[in-house]
Order: sequence, then C-alpha cells, then structure tokens
Amino acid sequence: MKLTEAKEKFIQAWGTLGSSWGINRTMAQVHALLLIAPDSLSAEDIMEDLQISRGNANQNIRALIDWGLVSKEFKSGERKEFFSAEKDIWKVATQVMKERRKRELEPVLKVLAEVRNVEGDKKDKKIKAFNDSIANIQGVVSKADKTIDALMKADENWFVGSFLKLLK
Amino acid sequence: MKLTEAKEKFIQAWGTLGSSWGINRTMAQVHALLLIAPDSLSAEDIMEDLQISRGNANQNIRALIDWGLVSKEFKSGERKEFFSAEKDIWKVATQVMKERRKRELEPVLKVLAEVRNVEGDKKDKKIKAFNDSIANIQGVVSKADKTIDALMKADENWFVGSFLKLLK
DNA sequence: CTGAACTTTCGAAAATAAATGAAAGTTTAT
DNA sequence: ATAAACTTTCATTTATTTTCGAAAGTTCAG
Repeated sequence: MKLTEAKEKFIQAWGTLGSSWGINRTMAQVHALLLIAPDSLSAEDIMEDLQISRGNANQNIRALIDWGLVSKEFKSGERKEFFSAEKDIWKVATQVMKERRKRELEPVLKVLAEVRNVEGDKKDKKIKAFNDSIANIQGVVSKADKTIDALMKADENWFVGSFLKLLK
Repeated sequence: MKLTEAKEKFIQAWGTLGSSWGINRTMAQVHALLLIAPDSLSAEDIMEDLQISRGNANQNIRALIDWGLVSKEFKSGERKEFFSAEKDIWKVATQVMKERRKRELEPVLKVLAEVRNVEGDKKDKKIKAFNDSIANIQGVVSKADKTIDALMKADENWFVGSFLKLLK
C-alpha cells in the first residue's frame, strides 16, 4: 500500500472512531493527520490536506488544544503558527478520559447526589425502587470516577503490566 | 425533593450522559426510565411518561434490546409487551463496553493492521513517522481491546476491590 | 376467517450539529 | 503609522440525526 492511501485510510478510520465517541469527525481527522505528521503543520497545511475551510480548521484545532491533545509551536523565521499532536497514544487516552470525567461524569454525580433521597414513605414501592437504583448507579459511577482518577496517575507500562497480569 | 422531580432530573441527566457517548438522548432516557421503574413498562407507558411518539418509542426500545440492556416480558392475561432494564449498572457498563468494542474498536484494529506497512524506503522521514505512529496506536488500541475483553469476564467486586487496592 | 389489539416500518418534517467564507481582529516588520 | 500576514468570529448555508405519525404488518381470540 502506498503512503498516501494508507494515510487516507487511517484518517478516515480515526474520524469514524472519534465521531462515535462524541468527538466530531473533523476534529478527529485533524488529530489523525497531526498524529502521523513527521513535523508540525500549519493551519494552511491542514486545510489543504483535509480539504476543509479556514474557519473549520481554526475551530477544530482550537478545540484540540482545549482538550490538551495538540499544542502550538513557533518556528523561527516563520510568522505562522504550527501545530503538533501528542504522539504517545497512552497519554492521549488518559488526557481524553480526564477531560470526559470532568465534563460528563462530574455533572452526573452531582445530579445523583441531589436526587439521592426523595421525600415520602421509604416503604413505598416506587420510592424504594428509585432509591435503590440511584444508590446502585451512584456506587458504580463514583467508582468509575475514582478509577479514572487513579488510572491517570499510572503510566502505561505499569497499567498494562500489572493489570493484565492480574487478570490471568 | 419529590419523587416526580427527582425522577425527571435523573432522566434528563442520564439522557445528557448518553448523548455525549454516541447513544441518542431518547434512547438513554427510555433506559433511565426503565432503570428506576419498579415494574416493567409497556410501550404506551413509556410514550406517555416521556411524551414521545409511538414510532420513536418502538425504535429506541428495540435499539436498547439490541444493545442487550433491556428485555421483553410477557404478563399473563395481557397482550401487550412489557419492558424492563437490567438494573445492575456494572452489568450495563460491561455490556456497553462489549458492544462498543465490537462495533468500534474492531473496525479500527482492522484498518490499523491493513495500513501497518507502507511501500517504499523505510528510512524516508514521512514513512518512518507514519509507521511509528501506527505501531504505537496499534499497540495501545489492541491492549485496550484485550483489557476490555478481560474486564468483561471479571465481576464488579473483584474488579473494584483488587484493582483499586492495587492503585493505592 | 375476521377484527381488535398491538408492533413495526418508513418517508417526510423538524431539530441539531457542523462547515463555509467573508469580514473583523491581531500581531509584527518596516 | 501602516500594510502585510495571519488568526478568529459569526451569520448563513449545508449536512446529519432524530422524531413523527400514518400505513402496513402481525398475532391472537372468537
């Protein structure tokens, strides 16, 4: 397979994966492009390679920076900004988990705490079913939250090594 | 807080969580409703509670069944179908992981294997950067795949207990 | 077999999200 | 100070996703 074809395939696949994870397709494609780029790219390079508009490129690049997955670079003699992605996928994964934990898990935990105990007869079937469900969900969600927190502090080798060994 | 209000809040929160995870809002809301319902509900009950149309209810219920999160029940004397959700959230989580692994991770792994080695000079900077990135991504993605596979076989107490202890 | 009680399908409409591109805003060199 | 080189914003357009609801399909009792 030629490099051009392989590159194209990879960018498409990464875009599809991203879009099924709530990250928009273009954002994931820009990320893919930067992941496999040997050097940092300018906004113009990205626009040209992915055939997208300036505004679109700009917004998605900034979203990636916001997620902590891409960083700006300056080249001496150049006025343009250049962008490069974190290449270590393990770091990418933990960074994504960290952001999603903050953006998604925390609000849910907050609501769960709020609805934790409803007024009324605790023996009432409806109230009991509700309370039991919420307690169970809260337990698992908060454990997931703690696990992600812990995972972020662990490095890949530690994780893969000891965790997978443990599973045997 | 009254039960009605708490229920409403929880359904909304679960819907929001779902929609940022590629599961559509209504599907997640139907799931939330079934999670906290003391008894199984009919399509009509769901339509009425969430104020959605028959077609919409039907499609989302079937999607939930397809994901293995909801099951049909028959009540003697009733012709209607009733639906109930798996209440153990840990099982829900592993079920979702299992489905997503199949639907999303596997296709990406397939593409990664395909683009694994491109033609041409292995010393070429572009080719080298591409191959290195792909190798790294493939490593992490396939480890994630194996981890999810292992996780699915572990039960909650085992996982949370020994894993969290290990992290300290 | 027939009709009532339900469930499923599917094209069209509505809602939502993403992309465009021109205009406005910044920064820097001279 | 100003003009060139870039970056950012945002109203519009375009594409995608979701919902609706009527029609078709199914099942079952009588």
